[in-house]
Amino acid sequence: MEKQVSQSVINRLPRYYRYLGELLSNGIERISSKDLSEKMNVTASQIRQDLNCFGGFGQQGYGYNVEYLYNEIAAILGLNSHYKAILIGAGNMGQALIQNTNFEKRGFSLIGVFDNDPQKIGKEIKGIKISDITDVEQFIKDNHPTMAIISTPRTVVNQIVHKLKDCGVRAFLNFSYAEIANSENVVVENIHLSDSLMRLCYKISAKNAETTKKD
Amino acid sequence: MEKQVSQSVINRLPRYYRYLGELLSNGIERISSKDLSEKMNVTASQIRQDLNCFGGFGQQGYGYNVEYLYNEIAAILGLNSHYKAILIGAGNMGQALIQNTNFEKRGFSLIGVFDNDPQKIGKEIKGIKISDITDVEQFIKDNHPTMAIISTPRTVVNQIVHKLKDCGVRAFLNFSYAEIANSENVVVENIHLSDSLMRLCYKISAKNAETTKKD
DNA sequence: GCATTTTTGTCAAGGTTTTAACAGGCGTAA
DNA sequence: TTACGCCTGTTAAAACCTTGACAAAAATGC
Repeated sequence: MEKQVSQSVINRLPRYYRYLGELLSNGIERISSKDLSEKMNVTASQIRQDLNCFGGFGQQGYGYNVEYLYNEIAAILGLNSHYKAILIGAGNMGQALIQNTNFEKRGFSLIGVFDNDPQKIGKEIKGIKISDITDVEQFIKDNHPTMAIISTPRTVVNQIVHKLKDCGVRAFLNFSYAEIANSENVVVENIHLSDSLMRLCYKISAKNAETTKKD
Repeated sequence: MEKQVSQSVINRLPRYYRYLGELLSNGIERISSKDLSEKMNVTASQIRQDLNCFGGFGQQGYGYNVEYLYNEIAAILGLNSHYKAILIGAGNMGQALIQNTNFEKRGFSLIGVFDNDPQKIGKEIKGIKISDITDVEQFIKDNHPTMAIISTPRTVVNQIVHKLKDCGVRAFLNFSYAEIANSENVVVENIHLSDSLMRLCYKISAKNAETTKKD
């Protein structure tokens, strides 16, 4: 009998993890839920509740050991895995991801990059040669990547994703304008920059309305 | 007396908006909450509830007029604004944002780009010359941008954000590893690629655990 | 070594979000 | 022009998430 862990909890863990990493590199050994909650802008109760979904990592009167908690969260998130990943579309977005996210420390290793632009094919990203997209099926059959990063124009997304699913790719990180749906046997994380812009726009507009309004 | 609209609702609107845009360019004139909900993977009830936070845009027996609804959501999100934006850090991430998001159709116009790399200063992004970061304060005093896109190494984020706040920048889109907190008078949208990777990693690991488990 | 303080894990209350249900308006077709 | 079915807006119930409160465990200080 497993208690189901809610998505909200999972969404918060990476933030905790990032902050714990900073504490760790600053040589801080322990932290209480109260101190952590202030930095994270949530309640102490929430921190304790979140962590307790996975077990009691703290100690009364002491708090949490930073290094231990850091490692435990890594284990919960599965960051010690090395899922093989391929990048489809060698544009700015994909390169930013590969180069600025501690990609290898987040559970993934890049094993292939594909594009259809002859100008790009043959060049390298992080030591990986960019291959022709037409070779992707054979590559998958030979190397079995778990995850694909989709960063292509939206017009070709569906076709490519369909092909990759058929070859056995089981996870997608999607930067394209098109939406990839979670479906049977496949997990998806969509990153829609466009949506973020719209949300920010709303926040600005809402704030303006608020400060303009007199009552 | 204003009814408070929840963040969850705002988070969903951009997705609806994107999809309505596709319908529109496919020449589809009307859609029911039921059809829309199936495409969006939510319940029809939720669609109706969400839209009703802002007014009754539909009609019994007919559904919603695609073009009308599309424009109404744009108005709600404030996409008809032209908030002036500057980009701090002319790396891959910033360029991807500017070039792949219909930036101008999302309520923003880019008026300046800044970097500290002499190799980049003087070059152009989308017709905007990259300026030296040391000139940013004067630029803000002269041009009053509302929003700044932060895409710099994390070590300099706090210092830059502090400076920009002082000059009157009121909104931040943050791509850096560091977290920028929402605070009095300032709105922030954080995009942490690293967190997305971790969430995806969790989903893969959780799915593996599930299919491995026998009971 | 004892008393006091700190701080967790947990329970239950409170709050918010999502879903279901349905009355009543509107389009459609005969 | 009327009858039927579609589909919204709205209300209420259910599910879910967050917060507050507290007993008990560990650390700290005297």
